[in-house]
Amino acid sequence: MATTGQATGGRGDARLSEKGIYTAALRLIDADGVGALSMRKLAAVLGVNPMSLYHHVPNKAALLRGVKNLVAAQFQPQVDGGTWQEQLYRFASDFRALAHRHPNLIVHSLASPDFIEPEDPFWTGLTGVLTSAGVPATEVAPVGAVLTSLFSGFLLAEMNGTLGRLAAMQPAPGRAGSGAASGADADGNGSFELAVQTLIAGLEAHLPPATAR
Amino acid sequence: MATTGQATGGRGDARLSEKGIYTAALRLIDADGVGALSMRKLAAVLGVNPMSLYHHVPNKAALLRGVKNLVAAQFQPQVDGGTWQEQLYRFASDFRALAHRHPNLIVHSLASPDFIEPEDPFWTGLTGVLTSAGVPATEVAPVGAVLTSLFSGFLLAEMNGTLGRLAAMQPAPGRAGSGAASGADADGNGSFELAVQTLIAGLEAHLPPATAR
DNA sequence: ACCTGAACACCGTTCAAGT
DNA sequence: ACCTGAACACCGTTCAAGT
Repeated sequence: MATTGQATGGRGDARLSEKGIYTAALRLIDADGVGALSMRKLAAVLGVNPMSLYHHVPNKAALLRGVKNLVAAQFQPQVDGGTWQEQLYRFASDFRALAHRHPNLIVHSLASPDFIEPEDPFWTGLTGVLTSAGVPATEVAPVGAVLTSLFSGFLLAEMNGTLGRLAAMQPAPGRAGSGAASGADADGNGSFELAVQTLIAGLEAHLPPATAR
Repeated sequence: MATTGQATGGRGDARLSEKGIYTAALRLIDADGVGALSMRKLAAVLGVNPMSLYHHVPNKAALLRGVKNLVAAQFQPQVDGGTWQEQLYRFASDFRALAHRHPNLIVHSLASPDFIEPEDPFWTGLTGVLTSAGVPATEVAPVGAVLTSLFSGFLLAEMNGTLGRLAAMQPAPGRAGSGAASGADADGNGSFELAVQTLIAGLEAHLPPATAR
C-alpha cells in the first residue's frame, strides 16, 4: 500500500508511455484541477525524473492537448432516430455527461482556443444533426460554430459554478441571498433544459419556414 | 524618452496607488494577455521593487479581480426605449463592445468563476430587461443565469478565435480549408446576430404565450 | 507607513552526460 | 534509445530590515 501512484512494480523501473503519461495527468487534473498539474508533480506520481517526460511529450502544452484528445475520443454521440430536435437534445446531453465526468479538464479546454478540432466526433456529430435539420451546406459550419460557442458557455458556467451562483441571486436587494428557496434547480437540470430549448428555438427560427418537417 | 514605463518623474520615486497598479496591469494584459502578467513584470513597468506591490494589493488573485472591476465599472448599458427584444439586443451589443476593448482580460474573466457579481451593472441591467420582458420575479435570476452563460460562451469563442475557426471549417473532407470562401462572416457580426436572435427566440419560447406585447 | 533585499518553495525547459 | 543531474531563467510570496 501507499505505492508511488500507479507504478505497477517497484520504483526506479520507469515504464513510460505516451498514453500512461496522459492518463496519469488526467487523474491529477480530475483531482486538483489543471492549475495544479506540473511536469514535476506528474513525474513524481509516475516515480520518474521530471526530464524523462520530455522524451515522450514535447512540452506541457502538448501534454494538455494529449489529455484533451484522450477524453475527446470517449465522446461517441448517439444521434440516430427522432426529429432533429430530439437528436440535438441527445447530443447536448451526451456532451454534458462527458463534461460532468471530467469537469476540471473541460473548464480548461472550453476556455482554450483549440478545444474542438475538425475530426473530433463532437464536430462531425453536430454537423450531422444540423444537416439533417435542413441547414444549407454552406451554413452548417457557421451555424454549428455559434451553437457550439453558446453551449460551451453553458457547460463552462455550470462546471465552474457561475451558473448556480447567478441563478441563486436575489433580484431585489431586500433580504440577502437566502440560498435555494423555492425548491430550486440545485442540480442544474432545469437550466440545462432551458439552455437546450433556447438553442433549438434559435435554430428553428433561423431555418427556412417550411423545413420544420 | 525610453522612460521606465509610465513613471511620471525619474526612477526610484515610487508613487504607488491601487488604481495606478490596476491600470498598469490592464495595459500589460491588453498587450500580452493575462498569462504574461506577473507581479515582477508589473513592478518593473512601474519602476518599483516587486515587493512594494504587496503593500497595496494582497496577492495576484486580488490584482486580477481589481483589474476586472476596473473595466466592469466602464459598462453602462443603455436599455431604455423599444421592445424588450430591442433592449436585449442593445444590451448584448454594449457588452460585446466592451469585450472587444479588452479581449485578453475578457477571455480570462469569462472563464473564471467570479466574473459577474450581484452589484455589477451587467447583472442589474440584464435583470431589468428580463423583468420588462415579463419574466416572473422568481425566474429572473435563473433565466438570466442561463442567458448569461450562453452569451458568455459566444463572446469567449469570438475573442479567443474559436468561433472564426469553427465557422471556417468545411463540412465535407473534400478540399481542405480554403479559408474565407463565399464572402463569409470575417468580422463575426453575422455570428453575433445569430447568437442574439437565438437568445431572443429562446426567451420568447419560454415566456407565457400572451406576453409577446 | 511605505519601500526593499534576501530568501523560500516552486515552475518549464535545455543540455551534457550517463547507460 | 531512454533516463538523469545540474543548471538557467523564471514565478508568487514571506519576512526581517531599513527609512
